[in-house]
Amino acid sequence: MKSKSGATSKDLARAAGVSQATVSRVFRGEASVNADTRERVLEAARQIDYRPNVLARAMRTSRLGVIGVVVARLSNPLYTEILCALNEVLADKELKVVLWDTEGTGETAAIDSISQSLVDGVIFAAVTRSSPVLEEAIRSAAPLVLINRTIDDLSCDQVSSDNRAGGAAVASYLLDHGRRRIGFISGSLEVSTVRDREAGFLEELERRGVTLESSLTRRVPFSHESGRTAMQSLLDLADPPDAVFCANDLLALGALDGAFEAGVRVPEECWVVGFDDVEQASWSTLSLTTVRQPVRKIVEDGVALLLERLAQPELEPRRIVHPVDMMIRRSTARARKGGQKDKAE
Amino acid sequence: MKSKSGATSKDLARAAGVSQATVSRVFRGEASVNADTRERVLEAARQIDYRPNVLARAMRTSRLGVIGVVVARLSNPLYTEILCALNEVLADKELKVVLWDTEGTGETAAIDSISQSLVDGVIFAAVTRSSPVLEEAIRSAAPLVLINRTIDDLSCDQVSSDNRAGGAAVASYLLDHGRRRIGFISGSLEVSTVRDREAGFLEELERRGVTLESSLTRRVPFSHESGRTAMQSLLDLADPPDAVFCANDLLALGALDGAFEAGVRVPEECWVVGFDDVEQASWSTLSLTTVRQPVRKIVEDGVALLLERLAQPELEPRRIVHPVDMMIRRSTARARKGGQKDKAE
DNA sequence: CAGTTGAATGACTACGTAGTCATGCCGTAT
DNA sequence: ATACGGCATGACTACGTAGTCATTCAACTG
Repeated sequence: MKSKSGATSKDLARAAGVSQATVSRVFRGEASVNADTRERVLEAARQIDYRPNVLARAMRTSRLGVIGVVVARLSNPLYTEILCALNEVLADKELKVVLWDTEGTGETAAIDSISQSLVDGVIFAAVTRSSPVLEEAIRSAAPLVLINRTIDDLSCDQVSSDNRAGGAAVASYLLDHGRRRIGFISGSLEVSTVRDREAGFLEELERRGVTLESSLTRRVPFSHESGRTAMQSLLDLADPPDAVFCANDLLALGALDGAFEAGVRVPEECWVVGFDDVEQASWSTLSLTTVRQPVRKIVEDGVALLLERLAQPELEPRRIVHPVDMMIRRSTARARKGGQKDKAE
Repeated sequence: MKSKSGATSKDLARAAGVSQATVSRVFRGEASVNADTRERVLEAARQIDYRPNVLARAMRTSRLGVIGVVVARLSNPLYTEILCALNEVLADKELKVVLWDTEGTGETAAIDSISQSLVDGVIFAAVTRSSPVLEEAIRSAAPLVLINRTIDDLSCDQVSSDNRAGGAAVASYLLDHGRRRIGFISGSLEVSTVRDREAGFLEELERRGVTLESSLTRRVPFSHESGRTAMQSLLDLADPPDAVFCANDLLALGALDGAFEAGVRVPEECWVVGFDDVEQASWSTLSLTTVRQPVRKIVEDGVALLLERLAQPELEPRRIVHPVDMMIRRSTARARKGGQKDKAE
């Protein structure tokens, strides 16, 4: 039994006493094949262990059963969670995942694969308007879906959560609890989630007559380290903030470190709020108040949209926005002892 | 300029005034092409924007420029870091990465892709001897490399770190610092890293005349949650341990949570040690003493071995073992205030 | 009963490349 | 001058499938 050999559709045709064309029809699931014939072919296929050659098929159809996924930096746990969910959802559909990290040199690889139609479609989990990968995807007319981040004036399927509402909810929450000197650690305005969260946050502050002092604002790269140093620079001020909102959890967790190292107690001396609700935020040693995104749903919708578009490329582009939830945890609670349960607002 | 069209090697042959065979030679980098001719072909290729069709090439050569990567569960940050490094290293080599998570239904997808030779080679970052994916990889004679975990009686390239020495170092460190009631939170013995770390740890304890009490041992799945509950069950004992060694950082970070929720202070009342040195371990709010693996080097070696094997399939299987380093942090240090720097042993 | 329709199937070709074999040419040794 | 060897190149075919077109045959219509 030489398993390496790999029977071809011709072999199977001979074995089943039909033509190669009929074999092809059976394995494409084409309707116009007699039920008896179909069964005979499938039985013979089992006998000789035939399986269609994916590469040959791909050459004819330009479909390889592979989905490209573009993430920004896996160092952000949010992308790990997205990737995890994506893997689960796509595995059910017989789709493989190739991964690109726009952080490293992944840009080139991604562009390559797209223009070579090595992927049937692309899911962008982290892309900015200026991204060359995106341009290539559009140029080559590959079916694409944006999840997490969005681009307003781009006509394609997009799934995100309501970042603006989330930002507003944080502002509202902080003000409701008497916080007045509010700091803000944010990221690049190239990133749509940053823009939206910031917009919602600022609007709500303004609506309530509070202005964000520019001396209490930091704009830094997305990393634990930059959250840490930004927090320290805020706490070094003569009149430091009594609460800091960070544009995502990675920054916020860094901010917790920054506060800890500066000897400033959270939440007693300063509150910290993040955004995303990555797994670490719920660890009781960290216990970060944050805004939860329904990652799993976003991913499921994204995949669903992509599959629909693969089947019907002419569909109108759709947008889905998911509501968010604030998760109140110890980083903003009144001082208490020991562990405590999460409390959803 | 219809970018979708995609010029073929025939088109290019016509444009450059050579045969299709010569075009093929040029793009395969074959030596026996006149320098002038080569330049003429390349110039023409630039003109008409020709790029070899990867799928057609793959059908002929069964090489798609894709490497499969098998991880266990991305929820363990170690795998995120491995993946990250892998991405960087492979991107330089013009290789794409397809990702399988043996956690979900990824098993099937992986087996499929390997037997269809959709991947040129496979890197297993997390595999147990009984894994069906591994069997398929062996059956189909795909070039494969094991990193992180190893399998003794499997004849293939393997790269790991010296888990046994790491385990021994932890035992030695704990005993040197007067710890006597030592707890142990470990994982499945199916996993080679667990076996090795455990063996080194136990050997060293035994050598120093200390035995590990079975009542202080827990064997649980790899997750933050199970580390947390295992720790709590240890601390609930009438005579709880004064130090706990966890088989990896994910468990150890969970253990920190468990101690925190139980109101037990680390390190004052109980020390905690992990293994892997994932990024979170170095966060000053967590500051976990652990054993550092040289992830980047392991990945680089793994890729190098795989590439060599792709070029020369008949090579003798090689094994590389990297030394490890203990990172002493706050989870085992004498009580001090505020943040502190890492101190490598 | 002749004519028509439609389902089921087979023969054949295209897809774009890699690689084999054959050929031509030039320089060198005899 | 003839023969030989090696390099550079072209013609041609195989890879395994999808899909087009033609054909067969049975059922059905008027």
